[in-house]
Formats: sequence, structure tokens, C-alpha cells
Amino acid sequence: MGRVKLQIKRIENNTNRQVTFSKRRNGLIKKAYELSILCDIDIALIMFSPSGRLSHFSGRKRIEDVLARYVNLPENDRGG
Amino acid sequence: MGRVKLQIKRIENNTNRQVTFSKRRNGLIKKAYELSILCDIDIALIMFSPSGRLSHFSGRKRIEDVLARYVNLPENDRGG
DNA sequence: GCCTCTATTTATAAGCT
DNA sequence: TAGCTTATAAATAGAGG
Repeated sequence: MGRVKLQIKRIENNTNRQVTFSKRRNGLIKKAYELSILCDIDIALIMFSPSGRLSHFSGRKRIEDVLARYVNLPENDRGG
Repeated sequence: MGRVKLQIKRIENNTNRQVTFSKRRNGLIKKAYELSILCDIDIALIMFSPSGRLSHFSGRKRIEDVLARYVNLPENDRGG
């Protein structure tokens, strides 16, 4: 989406990479939020920005609880 | 996106909820993938489907490594 | 469940402030 | 450098197989 088609490869310009991160992070969190509501599911999203700062989202449960649900799965079920 | 505007609230029809989950899960993972490449970041996405099955994605690192990076943050930095 | 189609909504790349 | 605009790319709701 946007004025031009974007190739999916690393954005080399630092400023541009940070700007794109901010915009797409917001979009991704919005989508994760919508999915959690529409489908009534547990979800956890963890991201580290290009400068190393944490961003995260989780729905109805605390993120630690979702991670625990993942970690506590039998190892065979963690394939995805 | 779609033929009609969708209200963001729980989809009550079971079949429909599962179908929407499948479609949007794919979209969300694609977006997470693109973000990880474009901005060269660590990302982890964990979802449990309406029927309780796990879906997950992580970029260049194993998901366990991203979770560890999160868990090992000083507690004050986990605000997001 | 999983794919295809397509009208329509939504996200967003650049540009601008 | 974060927010606003807008033309355009992309996702997807619903229907059908």
C-alpha cells in the first residue's frame, strides 16, 4: 500500500527505516488487536525497534500469561 | 477490506470465526515477516486459534530467543 | 478445511507541514 | 521529527468450488 510498490528488503536509510517501523508497528498492533477481538483468541506480539526499544501487544490476557501458555505446551505442539 | 465494513467485535458464528481467523492469521504473519525484513528487527508472534491450536512466527531469530530477550529485559523496560 | 475471485475497505509510501 | 494528506498498493468479506 502506498504511492509505489515496496520491495521487501532491508531499508538501508536509517531515518526511513525508523519511520517505516513506527508506521507498520502501529498497523501490526491494530491488526493483532482486531484479530484478538474478532476471533476471541490469545495473542502475544513482541518487537524490538531498529534502535532496540521494545514494543509489545497482547489481547485479553497479560503477555506473560500468553508466553506461559506457549512455554507450557508439550514440546511436540510447539511446531506451530 | 472486504465487501462490507466489519465491526470489530466477537464473531459469534463458529465456522465464520475460524475462517476469519485463518485468513487474518495469514495476513498478520505476512505483515510481521515484512516488518522484520524491512526494518531488520527481532519479532515474535504467538496466537492460539479459536480451537486452541498454536500458530506462531518469528523472524531471523528463533522464537525462544526473542522471548528470552523480552524476559531478560529489566522489568522497567517491559512497559512497551 | 483450503483455494479462487473480486468488490470494497483498509493500510501505507511519499510528500508536506 | 512526529503528525497530516492523498494517491496507490494491499488485505480481505462474502460467495462459490
